[in-house]
Amino acid sequence: MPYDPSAFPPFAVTVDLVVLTVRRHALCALAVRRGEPPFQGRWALPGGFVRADEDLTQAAARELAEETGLCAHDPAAPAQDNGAHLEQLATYGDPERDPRMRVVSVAHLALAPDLPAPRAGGDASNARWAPVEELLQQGGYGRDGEPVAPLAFDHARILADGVERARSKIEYSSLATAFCPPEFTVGELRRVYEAVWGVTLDPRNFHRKVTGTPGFLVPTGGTTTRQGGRPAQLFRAGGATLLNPPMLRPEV
Amino acid sequence: MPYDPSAFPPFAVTVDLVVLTVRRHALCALAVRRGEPPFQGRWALPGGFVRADEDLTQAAARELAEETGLCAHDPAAPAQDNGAHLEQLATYGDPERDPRMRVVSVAHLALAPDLPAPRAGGDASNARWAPVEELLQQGGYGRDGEPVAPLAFDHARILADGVERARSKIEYSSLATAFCPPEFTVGELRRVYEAVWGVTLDPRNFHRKVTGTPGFLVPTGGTTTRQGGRPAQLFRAGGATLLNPPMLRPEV
DNA sequence: GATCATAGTCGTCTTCCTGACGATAAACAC
DNA sequence: GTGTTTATCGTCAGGAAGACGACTATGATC
Repeated sequence: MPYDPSAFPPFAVTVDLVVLTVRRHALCALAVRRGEPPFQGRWALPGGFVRADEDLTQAAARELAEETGLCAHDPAAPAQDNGAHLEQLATYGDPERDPRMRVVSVAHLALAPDLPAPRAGGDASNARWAPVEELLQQGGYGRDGEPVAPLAFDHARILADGVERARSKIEYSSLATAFCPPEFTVGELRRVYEAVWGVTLDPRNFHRKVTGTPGFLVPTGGTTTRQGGRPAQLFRAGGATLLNPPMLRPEV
Repeated sequence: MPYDPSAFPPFAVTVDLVVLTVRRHALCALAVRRGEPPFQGRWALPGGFVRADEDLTQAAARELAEETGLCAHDPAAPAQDNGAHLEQLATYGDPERDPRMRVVSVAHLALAPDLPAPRAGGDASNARWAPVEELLQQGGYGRDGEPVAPLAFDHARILADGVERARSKIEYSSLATAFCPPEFTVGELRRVYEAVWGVTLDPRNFHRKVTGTPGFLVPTGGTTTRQGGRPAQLFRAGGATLLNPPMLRPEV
């Protein structure tokens, strides 16, 4: 059925990705360097146009695969197929957010274990994992003393929203396991919570809590000493997605 | 700066509204009857195209005002200016969701007190408050025995997502007060929770809980007997937006 | 090999929160 | 007055969480 195109203004629709991981005890996000104006040379979130025949989730999964090689993990399929968790975050459509044209961006949030090395179209120097504090401090100075330029477009806001979503969602869901390899220890899971929340947690209470929550963790029978110290039991993520009662983020 | 329009496919962008209220002890949503194809004559969520110079939130607020006369309540401004709560819900962009063309819809969730009578461009017969169960039961029969046609487009899915968002968000935020008039009693607030969750709550424990949560309720000093029985204290919504500890939705 | 540092795991104790009630208070209808 | 309705205060038992003590099993170091 034909439709009058003058009845509505045309938009470009993109997906932007907040890809989070935990590296060296810090919450990190994937950033890519822009190769063309606007904001040429600045760091930005990975993303791209939604194609004409593509669903939004498909577009996000495609971009995620292109940037990281990760296979998106359909939330409906609980099998842990080495894929990352992917969910829609929010949509950003300020008329001024892209100086070239009217762009509406549907941001997605992806959570991945530490493993993958970044790659942006094969060029490693144009993609990196950066601690989120570093990416979010506007006009400050990085660890090496160099001035840090803020992220391109409104990506600082998008990243902040994604980080806040991850921080709150690991409270009442088993999503923290998405940051862990398929088999992990209670201590490794605790360090994920500590890195994402930026706190320290009591190992004994944490152990009691997560092992006492039905469906959260399933022991595999194996043990490991990869963290040093006494061998620790290995677990796999249980089927439960909603934690009841939830994990409690310390006050302060 | 010119940009090659062939580099990206054009989209139409709309906002759809899930407007919820509590009427006669039931959670109700605003539905409008479609006056033109596709889905002519079927009920749908209110919504419309985003204009060229409009932010997404502005567009949602404009549609809300057009359909209900409600003034959107900016979440950043906590003043209770007789406005409804409005927040972005999610974005729906399946290529097949609108048979006419490629439409991406940014759904918003609005919560309002019971007061307003629906109006859709001045025609009351084309807008109504309907219990969400009635709108969501696909192919069933309404209270009057008439067959119920499902909502147009993917609006049943959007409505279901909005209802679920509201149900979970009143757990850990003070959002339930958005369903109440500016001054309300503990019993009225309890009936909101009961209607949204579809449960019955113990009046004594509920009273202890909400009056004991700092920042949730502020007594105005007045009382009312509009619910019958012993006069009840009137409260206004306190400044707190996050409830800690949260309200607990009964299991079952 | 003894010692030490590191991490993991099991218990205890106190405090707080919640669910399940009983009991009382203040209005209105008859 | 009696009954009904709604509001509000109190009590008690069970469970969850924070603060910690104690013990265990590795690898690293002397």
